[in-house]
Amino acid sequence: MDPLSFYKCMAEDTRLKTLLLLTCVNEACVCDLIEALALDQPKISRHLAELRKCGLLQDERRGKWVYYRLHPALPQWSKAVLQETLTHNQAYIHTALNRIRCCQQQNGCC
Amino acid sequence: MDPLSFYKCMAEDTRLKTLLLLTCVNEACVCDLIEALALDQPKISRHLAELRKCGLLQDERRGKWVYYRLHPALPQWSKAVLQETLTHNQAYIHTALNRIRCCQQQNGCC
DNA sequence: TTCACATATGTGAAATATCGTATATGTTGA
DNA sequence: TCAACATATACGATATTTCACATATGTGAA
Repeated sequence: MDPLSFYKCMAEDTRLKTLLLLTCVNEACVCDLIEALALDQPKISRHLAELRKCGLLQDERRGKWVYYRLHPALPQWSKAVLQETLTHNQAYIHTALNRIRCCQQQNGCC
Repeated sequence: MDPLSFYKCMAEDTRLKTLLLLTCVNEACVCDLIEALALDQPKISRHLAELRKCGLLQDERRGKWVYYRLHPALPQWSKAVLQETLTHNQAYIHTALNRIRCCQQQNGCC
Protein backbone atom coordinates (compact mmCIF):
# COMPACT_ATOMS: atom_id res chain seq x y z
CA MET A 1 0.00 0.00 0.00
CA ASP A 2 1.88 3.04 -1.15
CA PRO A 3 0.99 6.24 0.68
CA LEU A 4 -0.09 8.15 -2.40
CA SER A 5 -2.76 5.68 -3.49
CA PHE A 6 -3.87 5.36 0.10
CA TYR A 7 -4.44 9.09 0.40
CA LYS A 8 -6.09 9.30 -3.00
CA CYS A 9 -8.63 6.86 -1.65
CA MET A 10 -9.14 9.03 1.40
CA ALA A 11 -9.60 12.20 -0.64
CA GLU A 12 -13.28 11.86 -1.44
CA ASP A 13 -16.20 12.32 0.90
CA THR A 14 -17.99 9.03 0.30
CA ARG A 15 -14.82 6.96 0.42
CA LEU A 16 -13.44 8.69 3.50
CA LYS A 17 -16.69 8.26 5.39
CA THR A 18 -16.91 4.62 4.31
CA LEU A 19 -13.39 3.93 5.53
CA LEU A 20 -14.02 5.64 8.85
CA LEU A 21 -17.31 3.80 9.33
CA LEU A 22 -15.63 0.48 8.68
CA THR A 23 -12.86 1.40 11.08
CA CYS A 24 -15.58 1.74 13.66
CA VAL A 25 -18.15 -0.95 12.98
CA ASN A 26 -15.98 -3.77 11.62
CA GLU A 27 -18.22 -4.69 8.72
CA ALA A 28 -21.22 -3.45 6.80
CA CYS A 29 -23.21 -4.58 3.81
CA VAL A 30 -23.79 -2.30 0.87
CA CYS A 31 -27.34 -1.49 1.88
CA ASP A 32 -26.14 -0.41 5.33
CA LEU A 33 -23.82 2.06 3.68
CA ILE A 34 -26.50 3.32 1.31
CA GLU A 35 -28.68 4.10 4.33
CA ALA A 36 -25.91 5.48 6.47
CA LEU A 37 -24.58 7.84 3.83
CA ALA A 38 -27.94 8.52 2.20
CA LEU A 39 -26.58 8.02 -1.29
CA ASP A 40 -27.75 6.11 -4.33
CA GLN A 41 -26.63 2.54 -4.88
CA PRO A 42 -24.42 2.89 -7.96
CA LYS A 43 -22.46 5.68 -6.33
CA ILE A 44 -21.72 3.63 -3.23
CA SER A 45 -20.92 0.51 -5.24
CA ARG A 46 -18.52 2.34 -7.47
CA HIS A 47 -16.57 3.79 -4.57
CA LEU A 48 -16.55 0.45 -2.81
CA ALA A 49 -15.17 -1.12 -5.98
CA GLU A 50 -12.37 1.40 -6.07
CA LEU A 51 -11.47 0.83 -2.44
CA ARG A 52 -11.52 -2.89 -3.07
CA LYS A 53 -9.32 -2.64 -6.16
CA CYS A 54 -6.83 -0.53 -4.23
CA GLY A 55 -6.68 -3.18 -1.52
CA LEU A 56 -8.25 -1.11 1.23
CA LEU A 57 -11.40 -3.18 1.54
CA GLN A 58 -12.25 -6.84 1.46
CA ASP A 59 -15.63 -8.02 0.28
CA GLU A 60 -17.48 -11.16 1.16
CA ARG A 61 -20.75 -12.30 -0.26
CA ARG A 62 -23.27 -13.93 2.07
CA GLY A 63 -26.39 -14.84 0.19
CA LYS A 64 -27.84 -11.81 -1.50
CA TRP A 65 -25.69 -9.42 0.46
CA VAL A 66 -22.11 -8.35 0.11
CA TYR A 67 -20.27 -7.35 3.26
CA TYR A 68 -17.31 -5.03 3.26
CA ARG A 69 -14.62 -4.59 5.87
CA LEU A 70 -11.15 -3.08 6.09
CA HIS A 71 -8.77 -5.44 4.36
CA PRO A 72 -6.99 -7.59 6.95
CA ALA A 73 -3.70 -7.10 5.11
CA LEU A 74 -3.90 -3.33 5.43
CA PRO A 75 -0.54 -2.16 6.82
CA GLN A 76 -0.46 -1.13 10.44
CA TRP A 77 0.41 2.49 9.69
CA SER A 78 -2.68 2.99 7.57
CA LYS A 79 -4.90 1.41 10.19
CA ALA A 80 -3.36 3.79 12.71
CA VAL A 81 -4.08 6.73 10.42
CA LEU A 82 -7.70 5.67 10.07
CA GLN A 83 -8.09 5.21 13.80
CA GLU A 84 -6.50 8.56 14.60
CA THR A 85 -8.73 10.28 12.06
CA LEU A 86 -11.82 8.60 13.39
CA THR A 87 -11.08 9.40 17.00
CA HIS A 88 -10.52 13.10 16.42
CA ASN A 89 -13.22 13.77 13.84
CA GLN A 90 -16.38 12.47 15.43
CA ALA A 91 -18.45 15.31 14.03
CA TYR A 92 -17.57 14.34 10.49
CA ILE A 93 -19.09 10.86 10.70
CA HIS A 94 -21.48 11.34 13.59
CA THR A 95 -24.66 11.19 11.53
CA ALA A 96 -23.56 8.31 9.35
CA LEU A 97 -22.37 6.38 12.37
CA ASN A 98 -25.66 6.76 14.15
CA ARG A 99 -27.54 5.65 11.06
CA ILE A 100 -25.42 2.59 10.47
CA ARG A 101 -25.67 1.51 14.09
CA CYS A 102 -29.39 1.89 13.97
CA CYS A 103 -29.39 -0.13 10.72
CA GLN A 104 -27.35 -2.91 12.21
CA GLN A 105 -29.35 -3.21 15.41
CA GLN A 106 -32.52 -4.20 13.60
CA ASN A 107 -30.67 -7.22 12.30
CA GLY A 108 -31.74 -8.78 9.05
CA CYS A 109 -29.79 -6.12 7.15
CA CYS A 110 -31.35 -2.68 6.50
CA MET B 1 -8.96 21.50 9.55
CA ASP B 2 -11.66 19.17 8.36
CA PRO B 3 -10.44 15.70 7.45
CA LEU B 4 -11.65 15.81 3.85
CA SER B 5 -9.67 18.92 2.88
CA PHE B 6 -6.70 17.57 4.76
CA TYR B 7 -6.71 14.35 2.77
CA LYS B 8 -7.34 16.16 -0.51
CA CYS B 9 -4.10 18.00 0.17
CA MET B 10 -2.34 14.71 0.82
CA ALA B 11 -3.64 13.12 -2.39
CA GLU B 12 -1.08 14.42 -4.83
CA ASP B 13 2.52 13.37 -5.16
CA THR B 14 4.21 16.77 -4.93
CA ARG B 15 2.07 17.92 -2.02
CA LEU B 16 2.38 14.67 -0.08
CA LYS B 17 6.15 14.65 -0.45
CA THR B 18 6.34 18.30 0.56
CA LEU B 19 4.29 17.68 3.68
CA LEU B 20 6.38 14.67 4.65
CA LEU B 21 9.61 16.55 4.04
CA LEU B 22 8.46 19.41 6.22
CA THR B 23 7.41 16.95 8.90
CA CYS B 24 11.01 15.82 8.89
CA VAL B 25 13.16 18.90 8.35
CA ASN B 26 11.11 21.58 10.10
CA GLU B 27 11.46 24.20 7.40
CA ALA B 28 12.60 24.63 3.83
CA CYS B 29 12.73 27.43 1.32
CA VAL B 30 11.15 27.07 -2.10
CA CYS B 31 14.45 26.49 -3.83
CA ASP B 32 15.26 23.63 -1.44
CA LEU B 33 12.01 21.98 -2.46
CA ILE B 34 12.64 22.57 -6.15
CA GLU B 35 15.97 20.76 -5.79
CA ALA B 36 14.68 18.03 -3.52
CA LEU B 37 11.73 17.14 -5.69
CA ALA B 38 13.43 17.96 -8.99
CA LEU B 39 10.45 19.90 -10.28
CA ASP B 40 10.04 23.26 -11.94
CA GLN B 41 9.43 26.34 -9.88
CA PRO B 42 5.85 27.23 -10.85
CA LYS B 43 4.70 23.73 -10.09
CA ILE B 44 6.19 23.77 -6.61
CA SER B 45 4.92 27.29 -5.90
CA ARG B 46 1.43 26.43 -6.98
CA HIS B 47 1.22 23.43 -4.68
CA LEU B 48 2.76 25.38 -1.82
CA ALA B 49 0.14 28.06 -2.35
CA GLU B 50 -2.61 25.49 -2.11
CA LEU B 51 -1.21 24.00 1.07
CA ARG B 52 -0.88 27.49 2.50
CA LYS B 53 -4.45 28.43 1.58
CA CYS B 54 -5.74 25.25 3.18
CA GLY B 55 -3.90 26.10 6.39
CA LEU B 56 -1.41 23.24 6.27
CA LEU B 57 1.65 25.38 5.75
CA GLN B 58 2.92 28.66 7.06
CA ASP B 59 5.21 30.84 4.98
CA GLU B 60 7.73 33.39 6.11
CA ARG B 61 9.78 35.62 3.91
CA ARG B 62 13.40 36.24 4.84
CA GLY B 63 15.02 38.48 2.33
CA LYS B 64 14.73 37.04 -1.11
CA TRP B 65 13.70 33.65 0.17
CA VAL B 66 10.41 32.30 1.40
CA TYR B 67 10.51 29.56 4.00
CA TYR B 68 7.72 27.09 4.51
CA ARG B 69 6.94 24.93 7.51
CA LEU B 70 3.99 22.97 8.82
CA HIS B 71 1.49 25.43 10.20
CA PRO B 72 1.89 25.63 13.99
CA ALA B 73 -1.90 25.59 14.40
CA LEU B 74 -2.22 22.26 12.60
CA PRO B 75 -4.34 20.01 14.82
CA GLN B 76 -2.55 17.31 16.72
CA TRP B 77 -4.28 14.45 14.91
CA SER B 78 -3.06 15.62 11.53
CA LYS B 79 0.48 16.03 12.78
CA ALA B 80 0.24 12.49 14.11
CA VAL B 81 -0.97 11.26 10.73
CA LEU B 82 1.94 12.94 8.98
CA GLN B 83 4.43 11.54 11.45
CA GLU B 84 3.03 8.04 11.19
CA THR B 85 3.11 8.21 7.40
CA LEU B 86 6.65 9.51 7.37
CA THR B 87 7.95 6.89 9.76
CA HIS B 88 6.54 3.97 7.85
CA ASN B 89 7.15 5.15 4.30
CA GLN B 90 10.82 6.00 4.21
CA ALA B 91 11.23 4.63 0.70
CA TYR B 92 8.68 7.08 -0.64
CA ILE B 93 10.64 10.19 0.38
CA HIS B 94 14.10 8.74 0.71
CA THR B 95 15.56 10.45 -2.36
CA ALA B 96 13.93 13.80 -1.74
CA LEU B 97 14.98 13.71 1.88
CA ASN B 98 18.60 13.05 1.01
CA ARG B 99 18.56 15.86 -1.50
CA ILE B 100 17.03 18.40 0.83
CA ARG B 101 19.45 17.54 3.61
CA CYS B 102 22.34 17.92 1.25
CA CYS B 103 20.85 21.26 0.14
CA GLN B 104 20.49 22.51 3.66
CA GLN B 105 23.98 21.48 4.80
CA GLN B 106 25.69 23.77 2.34
CA ASN B 107 23.97 26.68 4.01
CA GLY B 108 23.31 29.80 2.05
CA CYS B 109 20.22 28.18 0.58
CA CYS B 110 20.48 25.86 -2.42
C1' DT C 1 -37.60 -21.16 -14.52
C1' DT C 2 -39.08 -17.05 -13.22
C1' DC C 3 -39.36 -13.20 -10.15
C1' DA C 4 -37.73 -9.93 -6.82
C1' DC C 5 -34.01 -8.18 -4.73
C1' DA C 6 -28.95 -6.82 -3.89
C1' DT C 7 -25.06 -5.35 -6.06
C1' DA C 8 -21.88 -4.25 -9.98
C1' DT C 9 -20.58 -2.05 -14.12
C1' DG C 10 -20.74 0.38 -18.94
C1' DT C 11 -20.99 4.81 -21.01
C1' DG C 12 -20.82 9.44 -22.07
C1' DA C 13 -21.34 14.04 -19.83
C1' DA C 14 -19.90 17.24 -16.41
C1' DA C 15 -16.96 18.79 -12.91
C1' DT C 16 -12.43 19.22 -11.07
C1' DA C 17 -7.43 19.05 -10.84
C1' DT C 18 -3.11 19.65 -12.90
C1' DC C 19 0.09 21.47 -16.02
C1' DG C 20 3.04 24.46 -19.34
C1' DT C 21 4.11 28.79 -20.50
C1' DA C 22 4.34 33.45 -19.90
C1' DT C 23 4.44 37.10 -16.92
C1' DA C 24 4.03 39.64 -12.49
C1' DT C 25 5.71 40.75 -7.83
C1' DG C 26 9.01 41.43 -4.25
C1' DT C 27 13.90 41.88 -2.63
C1' DT C 28 18.74 42.89 -2.68
C1' DG C 29 22.87 45.00 -4.11
C1' DA C 30 25.35 47.85 -7.49
C1' DT D 1 17.12 53.45 -10.40
C1' DC D 2 18.33 49.28 -12.46
C1' DA D 3 19.66 44.44 -12.89
C1' DA D 4 19.53 39.89 -11.12
C1' DC D 5 17.35 36.68 -8.56
C1' DA D 6 13.50 34.19 -5.82
C1' DT D 7 8.89 33.38 -5.79
C1' DA D 8 3.92 33.87 -7.14
C1' DT D 9 0.19 33.89 -10.23
C1' DA D 10 -2.79 34.23 -14.67
C1' DC D 11 -4.57 31.61 -18.28
C1' DG D 12 -5.74 28.33 -21.53
C1' DA D 13 -4.93 23.33 -22.54
C1' DT D 14 -5.05 18.72 -20.96
C1' DA D 15 -5.80 14.99 -17.84
C1' DT D 16 -8.35 12.90 -14.24
C1' DT D 17 -12.30 12.15 -11.37
C1' DT D 18 -16.97 11.91 -10.49
C1' DC D 19 -21.59 11.46 -11.77
C1' DA D 20 -26.32 10.11 -13.72
C1' DC D 21 -28.56 6.83 -15.94
C1' DA D 22 -29.19 2.56 -17.93
C1' DT D 23 -28.29 -2.09 -17.76
C1' DA D 24 -25.95 -6.38 -16.35
C1' DT D 25 -24.91 -9.99 -12.93
C1' DG D 26 -25.66 -12.93 -9.03
C1' DT D 27 -28.76 -15.00 -5.45
C1' DG D 28 -32.68 -17.09 -3.11
C1' DA D 29 -37.55 -18.11 -2.95
C1' DA D 30 -41.75 -19.48 -5.14
